[in-house]
Amino acid sequence: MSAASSPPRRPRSGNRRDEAARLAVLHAADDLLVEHGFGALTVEAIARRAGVAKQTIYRWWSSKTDILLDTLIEDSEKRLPVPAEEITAGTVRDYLRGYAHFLTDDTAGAVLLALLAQAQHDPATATAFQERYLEPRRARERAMLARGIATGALAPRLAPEAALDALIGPLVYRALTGAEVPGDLVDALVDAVLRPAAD
Amino acid sequence: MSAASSPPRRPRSGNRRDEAARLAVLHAADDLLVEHGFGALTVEAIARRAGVAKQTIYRWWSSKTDILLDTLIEDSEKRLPVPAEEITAGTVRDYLRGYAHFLTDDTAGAVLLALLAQAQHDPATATAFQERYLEPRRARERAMLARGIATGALAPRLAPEAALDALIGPLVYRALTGAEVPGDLVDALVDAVLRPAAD
Amino acid sequence: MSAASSPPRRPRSGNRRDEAARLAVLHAADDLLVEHGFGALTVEAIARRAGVAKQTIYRWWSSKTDILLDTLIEDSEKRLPVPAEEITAGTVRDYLRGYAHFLTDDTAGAVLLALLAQAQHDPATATAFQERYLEPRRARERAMLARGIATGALAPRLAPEAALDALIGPLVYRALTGAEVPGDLVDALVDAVLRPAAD
Amino acid sequence: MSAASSPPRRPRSGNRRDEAARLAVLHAADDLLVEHGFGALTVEAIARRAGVAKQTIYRWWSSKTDILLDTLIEDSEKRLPVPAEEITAGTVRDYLRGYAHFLTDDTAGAVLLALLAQAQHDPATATAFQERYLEPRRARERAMLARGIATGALAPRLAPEAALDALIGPLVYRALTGAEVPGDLVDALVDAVLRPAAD
DNA sequence: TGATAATCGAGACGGTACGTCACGTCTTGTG
DNA sequence: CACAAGACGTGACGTACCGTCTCGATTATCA
Repeated sequence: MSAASSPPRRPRSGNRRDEAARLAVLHAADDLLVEHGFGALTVEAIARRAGVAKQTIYRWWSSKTDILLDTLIEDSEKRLPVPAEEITAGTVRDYLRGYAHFLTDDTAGAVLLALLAQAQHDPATATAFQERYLEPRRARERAMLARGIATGALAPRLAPEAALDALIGPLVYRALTGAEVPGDLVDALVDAVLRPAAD
Repeated sequence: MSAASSPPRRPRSGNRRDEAARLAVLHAADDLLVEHGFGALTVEAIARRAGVAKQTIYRWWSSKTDILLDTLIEDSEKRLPVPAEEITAGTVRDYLRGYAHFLTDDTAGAVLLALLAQAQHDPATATAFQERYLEPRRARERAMLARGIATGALAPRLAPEAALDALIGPLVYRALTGAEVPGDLVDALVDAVLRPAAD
Repeated sequence: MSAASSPPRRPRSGNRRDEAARLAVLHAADDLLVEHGFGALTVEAIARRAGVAKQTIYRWWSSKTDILLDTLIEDSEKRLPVPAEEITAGTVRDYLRGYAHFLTDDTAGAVLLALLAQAQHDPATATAFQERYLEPRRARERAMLARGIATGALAPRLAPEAALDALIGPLVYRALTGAEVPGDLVDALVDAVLRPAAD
Repeated sequence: MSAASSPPRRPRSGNRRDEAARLAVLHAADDLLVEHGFGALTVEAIARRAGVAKQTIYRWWSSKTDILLDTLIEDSEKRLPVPAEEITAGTVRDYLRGYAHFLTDDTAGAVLLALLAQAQHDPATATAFQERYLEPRRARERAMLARGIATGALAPRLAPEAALDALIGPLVYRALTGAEVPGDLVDALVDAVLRPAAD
């Protein structure tokens, strides 16, 4: 189904998977989404743009959202890593500010919003998006929070899961409604929800 | 339940717009969305289900999301009114609990999420959704908050606009990610964001 | 059905038929055919152009070809009468030259060709065209020929009916295939088919 | 008889054009024209009858008349060849009798009349019909006549082009007006126009 | 002199077909 | 065997006209 989740295949004979074609598809999908919007993101357009046969796409991905999910996972891990050590109020604040920037100014943020949207329309996308993006990231965010609480840097007014929704929900909601997400908002949310120790 | 199914033949009413056809379309769109999801919501399916010609739909609505917007506006005004007088912490809490219920258990909530999603894919939907649903409701919510602050019932930690996003964003985000929205979460958000006086 | 063929209706009361509307429709149909071709000749376009309601057309004509037939009958009786008295080789030759001119250079000729064409596609048009245009004219043409034979002006090589087809058929065929119909051709046909006495 | 109905499933043949689909379309168009007339000849009906996708038709033909033209060309070359050698008065007479039969009793004749009709309504059809059917056939007919004159078998009263119109025009005209085309007529025309030597 | 009855412009309505687009599947031929 | 190429059946798109219908406003005739 998805290339990113599978271990490298070891075919018994014949040609191996063409890495150049794989990258061309991912980039074509990304570019088309950013340049012309989700409406113009068709498998045929991706194939045309990537200079690839349609069948090559269907051989490796189950749908166009499957392609987007691959790009989102690769990009978000590079450009918006969840802080893993030395959690202070500052690192959390920076992560959330990064998230806000990611949502509104990064092409990968557009992919995230498109997938979140498409998940409302298509259960298969919903499941894959949940399992391959949301849940793994949420696990790392939970760990981040727990570490911050353990060190006394954070003292949330809400239970951990609720706290994460209280912090991230408003950012995503504003991005979805086309509003900007100012740094002030992030700071105010952190203060209200996490009651951080001075950092 | 669709209007077209109850009487075998809708009386045609001549020159003026046919109100029965209008209702049949709105109900058909609603029903199809709930029963088979946004993917099955095509103009042709709506027309078929409503017992109406496709052209009759295009005469009055510019797209299927335009139909959904009509149903959302009518339904949300009936089933989720913004409290207008005597604002206490309780009325706000109830409104938000109602919002949570609306999002997860009401067919009109499904319409809201579908429109919010489609707005990510289509600028025209985004504009219409913003102007005809989000902004009018937000204006009334702002007024609600202002009244609560004036009477001393509410003392938000955040500026009004930010406070509304901090309250509603998490509810919508959880609904979008398929999670339930428990009453606890609403209460905790109200406490954290609005610092209500005892009510 | 058709206004031209029915006796004028005598309703006991109410408005009489609007003559201005009748003429507007006939002219609109004629103009549209000549300006934009049969493809653009729709009932809606005629109504629009004539400034008339669609229902007014359907009240008096059964189809758009019925309208064309009315214009053809009125125009062809005025502009291409069948010679009735004093038949010489010259009058026949002139009639056929007139027919050629009618077919290629008169707007009513375009109507004739359009109806002959539409008769191939629609049996109702075929019947009406036959009964209201072709047959009456052919009867008068037969009479013309008979008179010419009686006076010795004409001595056809073919039986009368066949002679008429041999004379008119080539003219119509050339018009249908987009060719011009030169006077020479008419003269040669008359010579070959009718063996006229010197006139 | 339609090709699509004999085997339950046509074998799909991949990258190249599907010959079975091509034939199924040609036969379906022919059948529909003969059985239900030009009015029932819609692209959708052809596709339905041929068991073929509408898009497959549009991929290879520009319109339904383009399909008819293909069938006409194939059929008329098989069933009404223009005599090429040994031209006598008899071969010409037989060709014209064959033409008469083709026009009134052959399904391909119905196609010819439909195309000649449609050419009056649509310039694109007119051009294609002229260039792909009429002109090539006329060229061969001209050659036939020239050969007959050269051998002294024929001594036309009219110039060659005019003679052909004088011979074929009446046949086509009678077919168009729903009349039969008797053999006598053909003989009389040949005698009057071509003044044949005894054959 | 009204009441009656037919006409008229306007246009909504249920339909059918249009020609286009993208879907996902399949087959061919090349490296 | 992967891959470029692309034909195929499927089905929705948004548009144009079809012929029927109902409105409300004019007129003319006749009681």
